[in-house]
Amino acid sequence: MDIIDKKITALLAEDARRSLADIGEAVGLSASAVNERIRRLTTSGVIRRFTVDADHAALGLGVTAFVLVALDYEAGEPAFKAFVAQHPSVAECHHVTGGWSYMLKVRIPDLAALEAFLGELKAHRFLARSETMIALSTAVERGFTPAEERS
Amino acid sequence: MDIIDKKITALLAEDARRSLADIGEAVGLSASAVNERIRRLTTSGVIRRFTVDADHAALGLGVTAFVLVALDYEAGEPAFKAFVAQHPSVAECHHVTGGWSYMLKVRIPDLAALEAFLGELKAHRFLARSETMIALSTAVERGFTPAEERS
DNA sequence: CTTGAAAAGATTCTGTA
DNA sequence: TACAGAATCTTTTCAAG
Repeated sequence: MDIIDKKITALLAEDARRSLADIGEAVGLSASAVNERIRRLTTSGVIRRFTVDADHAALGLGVTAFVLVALDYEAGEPAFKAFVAQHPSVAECHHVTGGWSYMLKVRIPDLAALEAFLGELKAHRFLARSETMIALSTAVERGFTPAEERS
Repeated sequence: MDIIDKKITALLAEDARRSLADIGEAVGLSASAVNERIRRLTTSGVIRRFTVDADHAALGLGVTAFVLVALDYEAGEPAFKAFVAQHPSVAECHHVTGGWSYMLKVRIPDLAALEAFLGELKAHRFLARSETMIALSTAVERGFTPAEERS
């Protein structure tokens, strides 16, 4: 994981369809050397997957919401984690510091579906307390790290 | 934007390096028909970019935090938006409902850098009030929508 | 949209340091 | 072990129906 690996990863994050020759030119290596590095980055887990960044609204997921959860520990933390891992509406789940135990990012078709989702959480008795923030608009959403020299 | 376009987008989200022939077989089209659909999805903005999902910790961004912001409107909302759009540590910025005006997702090397980032927000007089939640661990983080039939 | 050919690109192999 | 360059093989792109 040297500076060249970071540069290659950044270039791919920006545009994963760049050719190996182009990337090679940018970092000063041959296409085959770049290919070998990408293979290693992928198998070592630095690159988790090649994917596309899609417009969720166009795919029918018009609502993004954040749900702050104070877990009811009677229901069990493992059960909660299993639930969110399997639930297709849960885009993210973070264990966080502060007054809340978990913070969920949810992508869902509409407000009715959001209400149904919160109903599911309640039905499973996961919630001691919760608070939902709906994203009215999104000013920034980057799946990648913009170019910046961090050595 | 029919069902086939959705399926193609989902397949690419899962693995953007699948060949056009493979995708074509999955959706019952020829490789060139799939190619043309992907071209249209890309130019129409449904697919925003081809990218890689990377391990941020391996790239030196070990800390993920969420900053809830009650904006000081004296500083100006446009200035705030411009600041977060340009700041490389800001992964997301959502305008949200509830007691806070904005919610930021920040990726940063360490806690010292997080403190410096909060200092920047203060120096620009953006904060009337704020609250920071640090992600201790992340149970789920999907940049894509898992397969599920939503018609 | 399909097929089939041409072009571009990815992968593998070999030699070198 | 890491690379460059060449050979091969795959994939994409283009033209025609």
